[in-house]
Amino acid sequence: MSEFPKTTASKKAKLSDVARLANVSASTVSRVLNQPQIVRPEIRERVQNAIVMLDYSPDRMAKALSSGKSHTIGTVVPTIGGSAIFSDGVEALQDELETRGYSLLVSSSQYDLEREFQQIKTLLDYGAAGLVLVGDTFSSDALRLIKKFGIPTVTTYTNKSRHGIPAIGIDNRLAAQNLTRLLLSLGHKKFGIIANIALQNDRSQARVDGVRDALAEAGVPLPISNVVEVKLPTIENGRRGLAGLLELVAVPTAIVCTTDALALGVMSEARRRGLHIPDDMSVVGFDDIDVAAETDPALTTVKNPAAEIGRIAAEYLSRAMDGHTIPLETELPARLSVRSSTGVAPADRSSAEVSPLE
Amino acid sequence: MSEFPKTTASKKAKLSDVARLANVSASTVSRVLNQPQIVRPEIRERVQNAIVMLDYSPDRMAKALSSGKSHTIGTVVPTIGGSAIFSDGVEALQDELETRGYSLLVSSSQYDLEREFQQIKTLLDYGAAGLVLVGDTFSSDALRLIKKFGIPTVTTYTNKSRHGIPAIGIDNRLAAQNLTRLLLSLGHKKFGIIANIALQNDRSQARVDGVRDALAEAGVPLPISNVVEVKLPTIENGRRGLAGLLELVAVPTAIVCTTDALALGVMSEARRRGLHIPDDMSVVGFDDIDVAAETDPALTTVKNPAAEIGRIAAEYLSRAMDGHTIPLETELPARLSVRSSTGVAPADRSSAEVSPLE
DNA sequence: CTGAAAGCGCTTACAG
DNA sequence: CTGAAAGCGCTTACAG
Repeated sequence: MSEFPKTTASKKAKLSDVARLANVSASTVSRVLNQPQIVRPEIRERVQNAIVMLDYSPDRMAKALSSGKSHTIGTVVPTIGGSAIFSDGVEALQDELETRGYSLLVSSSQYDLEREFQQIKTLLDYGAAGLVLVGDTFSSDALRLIKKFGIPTVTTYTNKSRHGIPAIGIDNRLAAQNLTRLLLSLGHKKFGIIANIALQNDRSQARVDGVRDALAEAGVPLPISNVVEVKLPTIENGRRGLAGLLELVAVPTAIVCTTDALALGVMSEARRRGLHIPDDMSVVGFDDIDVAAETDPALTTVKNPAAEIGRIAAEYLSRAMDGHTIPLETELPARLSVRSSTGVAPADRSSAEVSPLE
Repeated sequence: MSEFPKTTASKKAKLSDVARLANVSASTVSRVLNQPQIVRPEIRERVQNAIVMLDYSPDRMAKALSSGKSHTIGTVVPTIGGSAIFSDGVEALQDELETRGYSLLVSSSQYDLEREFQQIKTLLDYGAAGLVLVGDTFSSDALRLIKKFGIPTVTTYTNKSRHGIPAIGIDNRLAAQNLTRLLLSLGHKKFGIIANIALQNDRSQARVDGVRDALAEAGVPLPISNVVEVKLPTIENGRRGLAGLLELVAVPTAIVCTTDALALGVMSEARRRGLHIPDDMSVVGFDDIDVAAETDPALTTVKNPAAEIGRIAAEYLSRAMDGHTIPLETELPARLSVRSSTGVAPADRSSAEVSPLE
């Protein structure tokens, strides 16, 4: 055990110390700090020397309080850890914000809208000058709060703006459609879906809708029993999801997961059960996390450009805070990463070959 | 395009508004907020009603400035994204801090000590009341700053405290020793290491040292050419690392990676080259990220308990800020996760079987 | 138990 | 171009 070092924290120099040392008023020091051009060169230099002498660095809290500009941005993501892409987005967001002189307050809501609301509230109380959220669905309390504070806010991982909040992301529904069309083109007719849509997850919901669109378009039925809903998009839930789908009388030959982590679980569980992917069954994920390309077989998925989303979010916020205009909906391309977890549908037991007519 | 909603941000109620409505002084409102027991029940209730009426919520910045307590903690990690464990640590840290009433400012240094210093400086300027860092190596500027501000600071992912900064983590060196002993017990004699130690990464360095310890103990040589150093612990660098090791005249049969991401790259590249793991070559990683258990073969690695580290860091900081004492070195157990990427060393071409004498 | 006053460390009109 | 004064929204001794 050891008490925390109660070292002689030489008290921080403050603006008034600099003013005294440089023999100028506080106002002048403040000007040298914020608009140096305005002050006479010789005085400016005197102040700058004093700043160096005292190793002075302004208190951002005081500055924020008096100027009304906090230079801190807050973000609430569903989860920071695990095999999700949000951490990549947060990393890019922080990096870009840092470049622009902002700091980032981070919190994760665990996919819980009520918790998200509380966190937004906290961020706002802490004086966040801007907000980066995820998805297009928020609790009404959260929306009320955002409107009330009226600070620049953007939402991410969706291209749909609701409630006037600018959105940056891919078209989840369309991407899922394309992924499904790929599977259809490989002859698949029996689909299974594993989705984390329990807690009003609009991204996953859009993806499921996209799958349905494509299937409807092709006249392929999707029994309700073939859609497994899980709460969290974890590897473990992917395993469970597959276990559920394997109990169906007509086992799917194509499994669409709304997240890569779920797909990893599916592939892992399939292997354990002696099923071969893609010969026995094709699997697709969503997001294209970095390990998706390294599994065996490598996972077919859709690229969700988290880093770019984070970067753009920072850029937009910074622009909005400068009073500029930002796009309401920014749709990023969602490229398909077609790899080896998808293949031609296994021949149906009832018909030896897939008829070219179909 | 759309200008950012310049909605009629109904200006936030402030403490003085509450005071006026409740017909009391600001001091009283402040007391109701911070030590309700102190104020007479009827007045207290009047104030609380006013608070609800106005939907009042105190400005944390102002509160911080006047009280001298910011209730925000800052953390600097090497990286937030990718397949590293830090995001799991940050998630747990944030979660635990939230429970205790603190918010978290996050930044990532990209394994750059100079950048880490700048970020610490920024965090301090923003009034961070505590700091969570990574590793036991810091720039002297950073150390000076930490001492100067004298705020509670802990460091993570290492069990070694240097400079008096409490440390929470596993014994990286010992863990690497154990991992190596496992490999030795399987008959391996030719080792290769892929390490990200370029930028003064003390964790990786300790791991490499641990490997050397175990090898020295067993009298197994480790030619300098068998240690490949990479800058960042990415999957891609794992691939490159293996490529380098395969060019050696005596190709290693056991490859130790200082990080799971590197090991994933090695396994992926090995597969691409038709090498079979673990028959042709054993591979071990470090950290036990969630996908490590799902690869084929599943990766043998060491569990780095990121979530627990994050949680403890929050707990310690909170204790330290309450003036309590915290342990200087907290060593967490590093369990070996022995899976299928490790196996008996392939028979040497020069001797049909491993002699029992060896 | 409550209120008036000063202060936290800055910025910002307002004069000069 | 520079300074004195007021103010940002709270808290905290100090009186009463």
